[in-house]
Amino acid sequence: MQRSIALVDCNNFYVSCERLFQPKLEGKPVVVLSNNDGCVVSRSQEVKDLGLKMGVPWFQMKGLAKRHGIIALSSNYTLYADISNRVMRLLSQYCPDQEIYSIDESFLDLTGMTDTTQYAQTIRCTIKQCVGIPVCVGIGPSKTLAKLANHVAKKQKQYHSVCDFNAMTVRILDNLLANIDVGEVWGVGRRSTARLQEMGITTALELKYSPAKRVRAEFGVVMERIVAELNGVACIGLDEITPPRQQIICSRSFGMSVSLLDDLEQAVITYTTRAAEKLRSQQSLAGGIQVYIRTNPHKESESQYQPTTLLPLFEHTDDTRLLCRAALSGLRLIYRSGYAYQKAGVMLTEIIPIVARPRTLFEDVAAQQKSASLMATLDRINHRMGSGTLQLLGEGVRKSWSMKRENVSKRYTTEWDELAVVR
DNA sequence: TCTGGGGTCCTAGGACCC
DNA sequence: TCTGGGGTCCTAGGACCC
Repeated sequence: MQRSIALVDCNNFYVSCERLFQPKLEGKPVVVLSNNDGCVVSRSQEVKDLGLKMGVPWFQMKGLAKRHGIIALSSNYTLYADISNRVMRLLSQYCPDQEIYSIDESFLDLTGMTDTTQYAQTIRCTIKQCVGIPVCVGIGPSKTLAKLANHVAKKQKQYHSVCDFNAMTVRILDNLLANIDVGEVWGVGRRSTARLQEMGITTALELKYSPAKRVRAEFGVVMERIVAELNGVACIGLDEITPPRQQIICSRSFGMSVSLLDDLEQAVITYTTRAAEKLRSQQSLAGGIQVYIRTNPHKESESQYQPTTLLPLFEHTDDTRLLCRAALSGLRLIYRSGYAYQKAGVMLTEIIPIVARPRTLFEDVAAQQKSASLMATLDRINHRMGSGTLQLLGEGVRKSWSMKRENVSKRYTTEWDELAVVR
C-alpha cells in the first residue's frame, strides 16, 4: 500500500507565537532574533518579501530595518515551547502515529486514510482555531517528499496551505519537482548543492532521476537514500518515541566579552546546572563532561584561543554538584588570562539510562540514594517555584556576563505574573 | 558596538588484535 | 623486485538539520 506521510509545519513559528499575544504585530514586518539579539531566526511574511534572509546578523540589517519599520523581538523560548506543546498535543489527537520532529514540525502517518487532503485541511483549520497558529501540511509517500510537498504548500497559494503529492499524477508531480532547486531537498545542504550543480543536477527532479550508483559513489549512502525517497521509496522511518539524547549541550555567548576566571566559573556552573537538569529529566547519567571556552572568531584582530577539554567522571552521575566540580576543574585546566572570551559551553557525554548504572567495586549506594533524593527535591522546587529558585552558590547572583535580550516579550502562558490581562 | 544554540549521522584513519 | 589480511573500536571532523 502507498504510504501517506504528512508533515505539519508551523508558519513563521516564533513570529506567529508573538503575534498571538500582540495582535498589533499582525500585518507588520516582524523578526525574532537569536540569543544575544544576534541573528534573525524567524521572519514574518512581510520581512521575507523584503528579501531579508534567515540567519543574517541583526546589526547588519539595522539600516534596512529602520527604512521599513521592521520590529525586532528577542527570542522567548519559554513561550514558544509552551505553544509548541499545545500544537503537538492537538495533532496527536488527529493521528496517533506522530513524530515530533522539531519545535514547529511534526510528521504524521496517515497511511490507509481515504481523503488525506481533506483530513489535512481539517487539521490545519483546527490548529488555527484552537491554538491560533497558522500551519501548512505537505503529504507524500516518504518523509523527503512530504517535506517538499510542504515547501510547495507554503510557496504556492493555490494549494490553500495543503499540498498532497499522493493525490497527483507522476506527470504533475514531476512538473512541480522540476521547479524546485535541488538545495531545497531535505538533507541536501550548501556543500552538496554546489557539488551537485557542478554535475549538472540543479533541480529536485534531476536529483530524483539521477543514477543511484553514481550518487552513491560521489556522495555516499545518505544521498543515495535521498534519491530513493524522492522516488517514493520510504527509507527513513517515523520515530514516534524520542530516543534519549546521547549528548546534552548547554552553551551561550556572553552579553559582553569576559576575561576573568571568576566570571567564566559562574557561567560554567550555570550551564552545567542546566545540562544536569536536562540529564535528569530524561532519566540518564553522564560518564563524561566536556568544557570549552572561546574567544570571538569574528574579531580577527584579537588573539584567538578556543581550548576544550574532556573530563571522564569517576562514575556515571546526574548530580549537579559532581558535574560542576568536574566542569570547574576542566575550566581551570584550559583557562588562560589575557583573552577576551565570548562564549563558554559544557557537553555531557557517555550518557546511559539510569537503570543501566554500572556497578562498581567501590560504589557507595547510600551516597547515591542521598544524592538522588536531594536532586529530586531541587528539581521539584525549581519546577514549582520557577527555574533558578534554588541554585548552587557558585552560579553567582550578579551575572554581569549574561546574555542580551533587549526586547523580550512576556511569558504569557507559563508565569502567573505575566499572564495576558483582559480589560 | 553588534555574528545563536542544540542536536544527529556518517566516514576516514589510527590503534590494536589475532 | 615483491614485507598479510581482516576485523573491531575509538575519535575527529564533516555535513546536515531546525
